[in-house]
Amino acid sequence: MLDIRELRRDGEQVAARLARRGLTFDLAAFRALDAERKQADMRSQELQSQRKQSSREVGDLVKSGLSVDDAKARVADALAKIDAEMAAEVARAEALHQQIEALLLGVPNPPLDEVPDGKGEEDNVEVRRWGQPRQFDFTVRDHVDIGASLASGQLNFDLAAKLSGARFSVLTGSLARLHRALIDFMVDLHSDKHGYEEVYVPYLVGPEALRGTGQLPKFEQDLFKMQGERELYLIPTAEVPVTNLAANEIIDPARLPLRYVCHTPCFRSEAGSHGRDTRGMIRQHQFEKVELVQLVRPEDSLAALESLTGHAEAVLQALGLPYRVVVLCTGDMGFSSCKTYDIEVWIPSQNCYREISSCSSFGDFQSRRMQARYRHPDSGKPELLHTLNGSGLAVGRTLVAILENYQNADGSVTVPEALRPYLGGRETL
RNA sequence: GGAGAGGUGGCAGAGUGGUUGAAUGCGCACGAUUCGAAAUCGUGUUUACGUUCAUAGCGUAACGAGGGUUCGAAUCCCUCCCUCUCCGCCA
Repeated sequence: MLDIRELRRDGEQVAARLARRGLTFDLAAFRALDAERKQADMRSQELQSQRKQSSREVGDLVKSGLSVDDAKARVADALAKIDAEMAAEVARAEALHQQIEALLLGVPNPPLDEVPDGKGEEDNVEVRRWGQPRQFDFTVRDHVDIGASLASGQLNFDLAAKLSGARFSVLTGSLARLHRALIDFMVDLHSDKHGYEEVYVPYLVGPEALRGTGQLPKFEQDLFKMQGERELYLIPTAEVPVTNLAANEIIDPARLPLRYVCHTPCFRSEAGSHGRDTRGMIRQHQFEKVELVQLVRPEDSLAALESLTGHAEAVLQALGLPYRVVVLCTGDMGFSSCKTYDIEVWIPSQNCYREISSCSSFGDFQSRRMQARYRHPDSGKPELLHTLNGSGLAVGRTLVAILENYQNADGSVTVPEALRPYLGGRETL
């Protein structure tokens, strides 16, 4: 959420930064609303103050020996005058606060200055590459073909469709095991080598948590919502429950930075992407992800984004998968992010790099929504944290990348060395 | 699922209608004392919003959440959420 004080102080500057995302922020409308709010606030608070005073008077009079009825009679006129105006005025102020909040909740995070301008995917800027895409001396097959014909295990979309319809998958045998191995491998790497604390969280969350990270109120159509008397949603990413661990908390600065690694399934309705990636397990309604989340002091967030991205890259390096890192342009960034690096892994069958991780800094955008704060050592006052997260990595897409990059002419797939301990020493699938 | 008890400040724990944002204790911060420390003494110690140059002052709100009664609610009533104990069931 935008900082309303900054908006008041320097609205032009905020609007200009938002304009880089292709968004027109109606500053005049905001200012008019805020001016009205200010007026309503001051008036309603004044009336409340007067009313409080009258109540005290009754108390004082009763104490000094007057009967309750007589005491009430003394202030009746004053109260009548206040009440004639107060209820409506308080309601007006409340309504204006809600209007302003609703307005602000719908505005995305302004990008950092260093983020490149652009309209969409094509304007993202490559930052670095790692690894050489392998030259194949046979015809490359995609993961769907490989997964359908492997001797030791199967990737089966028909079985999944029977159960749940399109965009689900069933894995059997060595592929199911590889999938599980990837999760363990990633979580171990981040907790043992990169200093993240492993955490297990609910997969169903309430609307408050989703509002905190920015999925609500604007993107409800992307979520799966439960039937039933309680309002619960399946998490679209571990970011939601894990970041919200700090919601409404004032963290002891000695505990910072908080760094969590969390494996969860993720559920996305993929509304609005019906035609995209319909083949294979690139884009599913359900997938596993190992997520990295950091909560840091504001001055540390830029460095934290670099290191977090590096931690995600380390997974690909350990697996020997070629990738590149791009910084997303203003037009391609997520709603809550102020700077995002996408890591894209080489997919041989598509002859291009595809997103396998997205690492973002949110500045204080999420923490303001969820009131995730820490006590500043100098001022002693609670101040907003900065939040970050990144996939480390998307497990299904990692499995796709391994099948395709490590495929052999005979239809088998070589197991990357780093994973062999997790597959009972197995060298090929 | 059945029966009962609760949710108050960093923690413990008072407060069942009146100036109580909240006693007391602990913790914490600063100061005094001390060679230094402990002990002791003193002072201070929730948050949000508004106003403001101001993290000064002032105002408003908040005792799980929301609603109600009342001149006045932490205290009374209703709904919801959560925690604990016992019984049942269960991976």
